[in-house]
Amino acid sequence: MAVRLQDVAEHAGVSMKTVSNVVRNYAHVSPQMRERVQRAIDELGYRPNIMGRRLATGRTGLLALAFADVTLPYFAELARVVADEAERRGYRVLLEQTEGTIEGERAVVSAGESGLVDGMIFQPSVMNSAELAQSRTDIPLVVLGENAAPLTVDRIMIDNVEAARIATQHLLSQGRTRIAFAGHEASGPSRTSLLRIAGYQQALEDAGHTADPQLLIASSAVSAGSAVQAVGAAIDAGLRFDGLVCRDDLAAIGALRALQERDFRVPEDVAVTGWDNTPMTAVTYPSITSIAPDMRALATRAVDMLLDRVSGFDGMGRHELAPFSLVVRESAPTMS
Amino acid sequence: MAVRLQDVAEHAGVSMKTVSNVVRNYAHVSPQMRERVQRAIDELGYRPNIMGRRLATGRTGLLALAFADVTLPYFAELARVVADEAERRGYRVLLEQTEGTIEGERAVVSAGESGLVDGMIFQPSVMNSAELAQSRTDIPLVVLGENAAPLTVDRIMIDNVEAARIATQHLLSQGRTRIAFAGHEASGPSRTSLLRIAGYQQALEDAGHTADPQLLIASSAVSAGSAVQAVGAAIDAGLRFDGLVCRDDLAAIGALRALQERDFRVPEDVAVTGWDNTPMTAVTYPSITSIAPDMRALATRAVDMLLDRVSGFDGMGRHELAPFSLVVRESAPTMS
DNA sequence: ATGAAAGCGCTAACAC
DNA sequence: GTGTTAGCGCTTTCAT
Repeated sequence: MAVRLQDVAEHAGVSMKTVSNVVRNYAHVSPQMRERVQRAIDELGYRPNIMGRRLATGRTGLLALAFADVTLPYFAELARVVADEAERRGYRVLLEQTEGTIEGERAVVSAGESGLVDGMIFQPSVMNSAELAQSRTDIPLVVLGENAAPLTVDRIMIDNVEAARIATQHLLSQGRTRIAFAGHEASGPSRTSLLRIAGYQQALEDAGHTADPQLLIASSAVSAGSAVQAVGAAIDAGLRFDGLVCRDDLAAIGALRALQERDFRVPEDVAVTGWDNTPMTAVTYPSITSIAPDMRALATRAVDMLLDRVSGFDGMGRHELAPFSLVVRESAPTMS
Repeated sequence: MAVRLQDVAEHAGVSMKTVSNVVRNYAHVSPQMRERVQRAIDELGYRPNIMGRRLATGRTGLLALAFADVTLPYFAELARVVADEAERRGYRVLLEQTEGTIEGERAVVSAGESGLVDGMIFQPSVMNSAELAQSRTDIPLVVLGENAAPLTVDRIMIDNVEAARIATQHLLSQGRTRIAFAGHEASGPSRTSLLRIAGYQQALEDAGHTADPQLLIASSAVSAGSAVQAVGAAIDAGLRFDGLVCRDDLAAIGALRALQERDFRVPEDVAVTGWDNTPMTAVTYPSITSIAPDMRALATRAVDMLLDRVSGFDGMGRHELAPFSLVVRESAPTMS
């Protein structure tokens, strides 16, 4: 079988403690002893067994990252940067997908086993904060996004209202006067959608317009395909607009297609904004102006806050905002 | 601290063995005993500690999935379906990203620690099979894709030559006569690209054409952005073609933009095919005809082969092919 | 600076 | 069917 610490100890003629010290780079080991042990390690090809270590220390070096679905570009981006930030702190990431269903989310936060991960970063889609607050009390939790967030738990998000206001204002400042919003869920809009709609409405009202409920184009799901349907159907039903704030990039991509199918020009006839600044927005034609959350800052803080708690921090939940910006591209350019 | 097996045992007035039997659903436990123990478990809120179990059994219930980058849609799709298949077999998935660099790949296959995962599914980008064969001999490995694959290791891929032949033939059958290939790496094409180019060439030759090296449009990286550049530059340099086989969907999306920027109509002027059938291909305008690997089959076999070995199977490396199909969409339709 | 031994939480012989 | 006990591989007091 595998080489154990004890094998190395015997091979080197020292105690397990000494080998352990060398493996973990403990300071107080004499150079010659260190070298002697290191040789034994190399000769035997010894690799410390993580699980044995874990059992002894109580730390696994694993973080769980839970969200709806990695195939949604925003979450892929999130996984990428969280894994990266975790890694530079010596942690690995376990992916947990919830499918965006309450069952999936419950499964994830109510683990039937303990000790696997040291903490969890979770972006809920549907679970409310009351339920979240009662779950997974065994390990630290950091919540991402604007859905559920018990006061007892750390959370980080961007200011959705403000970002939506800025996107909408951008369209207004370019002379658009009839601005629609697309991509929120048809049945029971998520908190995310509600906040973005609120910001959209606020920008309109700030500019002296009144928000028209007719201009809210709901989508059957958070996907580009359903946005194609929804926006297409709205246009076919006679709805007209010269600006379109989309709930997310997928909706924007779908809207682009729906508009182009019907010979509307973007941005000439309709200017469009997306949300998340996913890689695809740079290469569509036209490319898409999009709200860009600072993913690196988001992930950095999320991991840091989590590891704070892993190392014993026990204050109240910290609720923080991550920066964002509006990346202006062809679908809603800044015109001079 | 946390409730342990022993706490439950004491609380229920039975031995640890009995509690363990109940927890693991061991058959030979009397109903009343099971109930009594279960009550104790519920009262104390006991959750088995995975690491303790692991150390005792030698199994972690964890699989590593390693590839370049989850933000590439194909890999996101892969992560999704592998995680899903693993889960239904009682395993969780640890994400490992290599950035597509040799350092990243080495880091992944030469783990400085052991015992974390029971096995690993790895899609190499650059590592050769000789090097791969010498790595990670401690745990079972299944290789995905057409890059490195030691004979001693299980591997699964699709028939790239045949798929490329079919995509190209599709364009030929629609009357296209001057067909280019785009998206392979400019400096040292990957084995993947070479196989796809071989299939492309074969289709051309089968149809009595001669493959023209001029029509190979290399890209500086595997990304949509660099495909925009490469295809755009080729056109600007005077290259003309009426069909375009792209190495992957990202290249196809980039090509679409490059063509549309220059007022070429797709598919009228140029018919385009992609590869991977990633979700985006259904919602671009035009939507993209694409080679669709059977991801479910791929993931199912990969996980099954891996778990075979985890449970002791020790035969030669099995090299298998997963099915694929050509999904015809607007960018290269079938015309009557 | 190094060694001896206890234990992290669980499973699996082996006994009863 | 249930209890006893010896590890799994490592870390960590506590001695020396």
